[in-house]
Formats: sequence, structure tokens, C-alpha cells
Amino acid sequence: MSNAGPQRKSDLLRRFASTGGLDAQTAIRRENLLRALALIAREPAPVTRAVIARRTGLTSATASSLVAELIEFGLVTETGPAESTGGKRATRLEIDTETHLIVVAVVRTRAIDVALVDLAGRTVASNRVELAGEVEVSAVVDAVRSLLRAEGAESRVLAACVQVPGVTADGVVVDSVQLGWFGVPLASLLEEAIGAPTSVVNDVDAEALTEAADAADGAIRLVVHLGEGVGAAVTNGGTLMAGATGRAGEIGHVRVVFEGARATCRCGLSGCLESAASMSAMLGDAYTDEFDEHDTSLLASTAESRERMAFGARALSRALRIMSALLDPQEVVIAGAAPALGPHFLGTVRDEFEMYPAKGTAPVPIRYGRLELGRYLGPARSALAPILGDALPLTERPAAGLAPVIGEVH
Amino acid sequence: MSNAGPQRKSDLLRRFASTGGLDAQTAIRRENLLRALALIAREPAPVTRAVIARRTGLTSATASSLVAELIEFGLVTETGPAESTGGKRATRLEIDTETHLIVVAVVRTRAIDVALVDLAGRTVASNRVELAGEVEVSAVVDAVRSLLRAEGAESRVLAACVQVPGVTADGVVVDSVQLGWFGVPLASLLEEAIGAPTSVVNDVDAEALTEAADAADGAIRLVVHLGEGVGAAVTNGGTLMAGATGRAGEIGHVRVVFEGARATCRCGLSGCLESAASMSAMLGDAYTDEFDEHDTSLLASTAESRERMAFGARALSRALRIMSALLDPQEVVIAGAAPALGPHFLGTVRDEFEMYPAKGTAPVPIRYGRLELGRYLGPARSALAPILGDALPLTERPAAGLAPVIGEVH
DNA sequence: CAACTTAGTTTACTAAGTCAACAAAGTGGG
DNA sequence: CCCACTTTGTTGACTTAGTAAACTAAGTTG
Repeated sequence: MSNAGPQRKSDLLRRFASTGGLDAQTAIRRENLLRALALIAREPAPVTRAVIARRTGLTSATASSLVAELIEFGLVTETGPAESTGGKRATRLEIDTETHLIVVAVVRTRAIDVALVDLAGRTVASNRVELAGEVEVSAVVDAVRSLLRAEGAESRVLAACVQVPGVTADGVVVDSVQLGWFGVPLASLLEEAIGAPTSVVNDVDAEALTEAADAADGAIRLVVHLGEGVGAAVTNGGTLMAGATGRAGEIGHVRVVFEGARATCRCGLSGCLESAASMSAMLGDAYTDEFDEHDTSLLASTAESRERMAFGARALSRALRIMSALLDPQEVVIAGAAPALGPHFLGTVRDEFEMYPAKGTAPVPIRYGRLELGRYLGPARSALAPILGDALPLTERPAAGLAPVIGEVH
Repeated sequence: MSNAGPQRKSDLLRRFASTGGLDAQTAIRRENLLRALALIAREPAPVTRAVIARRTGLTSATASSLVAELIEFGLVTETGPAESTGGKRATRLEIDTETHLIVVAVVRTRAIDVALVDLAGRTVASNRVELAGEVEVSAVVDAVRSLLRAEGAESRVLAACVQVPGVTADGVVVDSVQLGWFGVPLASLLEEAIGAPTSVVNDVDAEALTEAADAADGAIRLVVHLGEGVGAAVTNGGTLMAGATGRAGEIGHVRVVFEGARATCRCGLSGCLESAASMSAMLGDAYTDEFDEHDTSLLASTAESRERMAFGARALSRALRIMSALLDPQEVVIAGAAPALGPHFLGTVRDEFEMYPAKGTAPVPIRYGRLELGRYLGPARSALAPILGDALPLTERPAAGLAPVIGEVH
């Protein structure tokens, strides 16, 4: 780290931040830099300058020049020589995890989690601030500032993202009933406080992006979130399909049960997917906002709860059949708190799904969301998206034995 | 037309045909050429070099150079001066309809339609060849050759597309039960015969592309095709979403009717969407392969047929509710032979759709496919896609009073 | 150890942008 | 009516970032 952080960072932002007014020449250079970066980040085998040249079709001279710039920016480092393949040994390239950090803040109704994530996706520091009453916007800024100061990382922040429950658009929390926030320009507030570009993301979208982390270009993935309600998201490559009015995925109140609908849904109608397949519908009072996804003790304890889950699985698979026939996705992910329902529920959904195999459709793997990926990857990816697109998958597992520091920070 | 066709054409193909081995510099030039071309084709107001410079953010020097090249290629022409806006009068630019032509062949079970379409989307010549027995591959080549000779247009063909019923992939008719063709490399056969790049497209996909003709970037459209079966397609901007295994849109045999399913579907199961909402299911024997979409005489004549249509509308709207909640599309298009079902059917679908408005979703316009756009636009767009992307919308209406020449050509 | 391979850099060249000056052809006020 | 001002489009000098090919560096293998 010969070159100081802030210097390097502003160069980087100038090169990558798509402020619209990019001229054509720098745009293509940006494209090539990102292609090289994506290769280094995603390829399982060691990547060298020669590999970049071969895989991108660029000349080795260009590959060298791209790598030089990526190293200059603190995005990539050389990590010793690779084995020879019959000639001079190549120099391994890896993502630089020492220079830049991503700030992630997850705002919940009773707590704020703040984390620092490196460019490989490892959580290098985290902290939870418990909250007494309502969530104030300033509490988010304070929580972030505290952790940065504690880690001495103020100058290493490349980008930040705040995850909130509710409707978000363009850095603004448009409508969050859970937090009581309406029209809060959260991104610009935090941006001013920490001096790094900040994005704001919805919790369901963040989760879908986490699941789509290693997506190849053009891969379609259908993510269904089960929580208090039911939502869905479609990811195309590494990006979300937002829909014409930004309301794609609102499948919770679509009617799927036409006979034997249990009760009226909170929306006023009956037979909604949500009233059958949400966590609340299946677990009743056992499911709360602070539900622990790893606790499976409450499940399937009574005949009634088993029956509820079977009913929910049936309703869910109905919706899944249509959606997956339409999109022919790579896979279907059932995320949110659903993994806590255990293998039996997933099995039931699969069985129901395959009970009516639609002619002409391909079999689709259905799996649970990967809780072990950690909750910070989706927002971290969102933070980087405006700068580096989805070049960095951030799929590295969290470092073993790193327990989050729980407690107040002032 | 000072510069002869073939010369110009090969230059054009060299510049645009994405043979993969494009180097980075020519790639960006290609991009800019297409941006300029798309502006000229799509903008309602007259486009000039100055407009291109302003809208693309490129300098006026670059805009001039781009336009010069487009004119050289026979894609654009100057059409007189525009009004002054306080200074020198600009030169209007329009798509050149005199130089290049697109060949479209539509293969049906008993006839082949061939058409020549100009770059504005106008059908400038067409012919139908009625067939006695089975459709031979050579008949397609002959039909195209005949029309080209009759019009003296052999050297003006920029690209071609053949539309066939059945499964197609990469220029090959993989499986067409209707034609009895399996693994026919149709594209390369015709390409050799006429010396222009040729693509092969499925009829449902072609239709969806026609409907998405004027799509803005990133616009999501859901097109449902009603014919002998039921299929769907999702278009994102001007391109089709194919799915992980190329089987997106196969919603015909998804179960949507759970109570009171009429009969077993031809797939062996019951309650399929197709068994309720296909044209065959709703019209019975009145619907055949050679159904005339403009003939509405058979419809709703009996109480039973009215009831069948209502049942079909209900089943269809169930599927539509989920799909549109998931994708939040700009609009839903009911295409295929459906427009022949008249306004009453569409009204029923809309009513059923809106009967259970899912909370959180946006209202979606549902409309019939636009038969008046003509059947050649989708394939024509597919023909150009490998060369010009979707720069040219081809949305011009067919020239009034141009009746297709019906009869044998030898 | 010589011959071959592979990695990566250096140098000359090229494509295609930007910038700024300028010519061409209009409009409009005194 | 003429001169100042606008707008369009072109021309030429300069810049960015690519390619191609020669070259250096550092290995492996017969």
C-alpha cells in the first residue's frame, strides 16, 4: 500500500462511476477493466495476465495494461508465481482485500447491524446496535461512523449500502411502514457522512441478489421470499428485473386457492398465496419479526401445523409451476425464513411441483436460500453495483470463527 | 444508388455481422453506428446530424462521420432540408428503403408465403405458393428464388428469415411435427441459395417480436399466444427471454383448473391451461390450422360456445394474474388467433383479471395482438437481428392497397 | 545444454474518438 | 438592407486505447 487510499479511490471512482457523462472511449476501457476484474474474481483456477488475454480475446499487451490499472486502483494484487505450464511461470492475480472496504448497514425494527465487507465478500468487522424505541435516521449514520472509527477504516470505504424493509427507489426510502419512514433520502445523508457513494436496497431484493451472486451472464433465477408475507424476485444475470412500475414480484396477494380457502387474508380477499404459504400463515404466532432462522424446534410439532405446511406447500407449488414454465429459470430458490421449515417442507413443495409435470417444460431444481452466505452479501453487491457492476461476486464464505461483536457502540 | 449493391452489402456485413471475432475498437464503432441508426429509425421528429450529436452525447464531428458511413452502407438517405430553427437549415435523415431488402418466408402446412420487406417495414412484394402434399425443403428455396427473380431483386437481399411452426434452434428446424421436419439445417440451405445471412424462427416467437416492435429499452412485455395450443413469450426490450433450456413460455400444460376440469388434455393430464383456453378448446372443430383470424362469424353462436369462452377466459386470467404480478410488465398481449374471438372475450378476460386485484401490483393493460401489423414484421426483425440488433423497428404499416399476389409461381 | 514454451513488456502503428476553429446558410434588429 | 447572431455541418490537430510484432525473462524437456 505505497499509494494512499483517498488518492487511489477518487481515481477509481472517476474511472468507473457511471455519472452518465462518460465519453465513448473511456466507456470501452471501463468495459475491458470490468471484464478483466470479473475474470480474476470469478474464475476458480488461478488467473494470470496471459489467461485474461486468452479469455477476453484482447492482446497480451492490453491485458497487461488493464491489470496494471486494476492494481493501481487497489482492486487487484499479485500473489506470487503460479506453476509453470512448460515455460516461464505466470504471476497469479487475486482480488485485493486489503485496500478497500464496503460498508453495509441493515436496518431492522429493533436493531441496526453494521458490517465492513472486503472485496472478496468476507465480513471483516461487524456490530449490532440495539434500539430502544423508534429507529431514527441519525442512528444509522452514528452506527456506521462508530464502527468505522473503531476499526480505523474511515478512509478505506469504497461504497456503502443500507438495507431497509419497505419500498425504496433511487436512494430514497419511499415507504417503510415497519420503520415509520416515508420519503427519507437515506443515501445522500449517509453519503455526506462517510464520503462514499451509497445505495439503499429493499430486503427482499438484497436477498435475491445474494442468491444470484455467482450467476453467469443471462442466467434466470426465480427467488421466492417467505416471511411475514410472500414476495418474489427474478434475477437476470446479476441484476434484478424491476418491472415497468418497479413492482415486479408482488405475488403475495395473487389468488391461488379457489376451493377450501382458509380465512380472509389481511388484504381483505381470500385465497391469496400469502394467506397459505407465508411463514406467518404456516407457523402462526411462532413466527415473529425476530424469528431465528436456525431454530427448527417449533416445526411440525402438531398435526395441525403439519397440515398447514402441506397446504402452504401446495399453494406455493401452484404458483411456482406457472412462473417457472413461463421463465424456464436455471433454478428456483425458496428464501427468506423458509429454510427454517426444514427438509420436509422443501420435499413437499418439490413433490407437489412435480406431481403435474407440464409437457414441454424442463425440470427445475428447487432449493432453499443459502443462509450460510451471510446477510451482508446482497447489500454489499448493491453497494458496488453502481461502480463495478457485478464484476465482483463476493461469494467468499465469512471467515470461520468470526463472531459478531454484540453490544452498544457509542 | 451510385454505388452497386453487392459491394456495399459486403462492407456492411463486415462491419456489423457479429462473427464473434470483433476487436474492441470496431465494436464500439458498431455500437455508435447502431445508436445513430436507431435514432433515425425510431424518432418521430425529423432527425439530423445535429440531433444525433445532441441525443447520443457524441460530438457533431463524430455524428457526421457516423452518418456518412450509414449512407455509404445504404442504410440511410438524406431527404431534403428541414425548417430552420434560427440558423442554417439541417438536412433530414431517413431510413433508406431503396437499397436493401429483407426476404421473409412463412412456412405453413399447406402453403408457403414469401415476402420482400424494405428497411422501413413495408412489404414491397409477396407471393403465396399453395402446396399439394408434404412440404419439401426445396420448395422453400424455390419459392424465395422465384419471387426474387420476378422482382429482379436478387442482389438487394440483405438478410432473410424463415418462420416455421415447431422447435427451432440456431438456424435448424429441430422438431416440427406439423411439417414432418426433424433436424433440417434450413438456414444454411437458404443462405447458400441466396447469399445472405438467414435465420430461422418459431412462429410464436416471431409474433412476440412483432408485438414488441416499438419497445423501449428494458420494457417488459408478456405475450400469450392462443392457437391450437397455448404458449407465452416474455420480451425484454426488443429481445426474447429464452430461458435456461430455451423452453421459456411453455405454459400450455400447466395445471390451472382444479375443480370442474372439463376433460383430459391431449397431454394426458387434466386441468391444463391449454385444455381450457386454447382456440381449439374454445371453438372446437370450428378452429382449424387454416383459420381466418378476421372471420368472426362462428363465435358465440350457441350458449355452449359462449360458456366455453367464459371458462377459457377465467382459466387464462388465473395464469395472467400470477405472471403479471411476477413481472410487472408494460402490457399483456393476447395474440395468435385470439383477436378473432372479438371484444367480448377480451372484456371477459379483463373483468376476470381485475376481479381479484392483488394488493401491491400495478394495473396492467391487456390488449389483443395487432394483426394489422402484418405477419412479416416479426420474421423480418429476426432476419436483421444478427446484423443490426433491434435498431430498426420496422413498424411502418404495409402500403395501402397492396394486395398480395395469390397464385403459383414457377 | 540447446531447443522449445510460455509469460509478460516494449515499441510502432492504427482506429476512432474529442476539441476547437471555421465555413455555410439561415434569422432578426436597427 | 446590412450586420450581428444562431445553428448546421466539416476539417484538422490532438488523445485514448486498442493491435501487431519484436523482444526479454524464465521456465521445461530431449
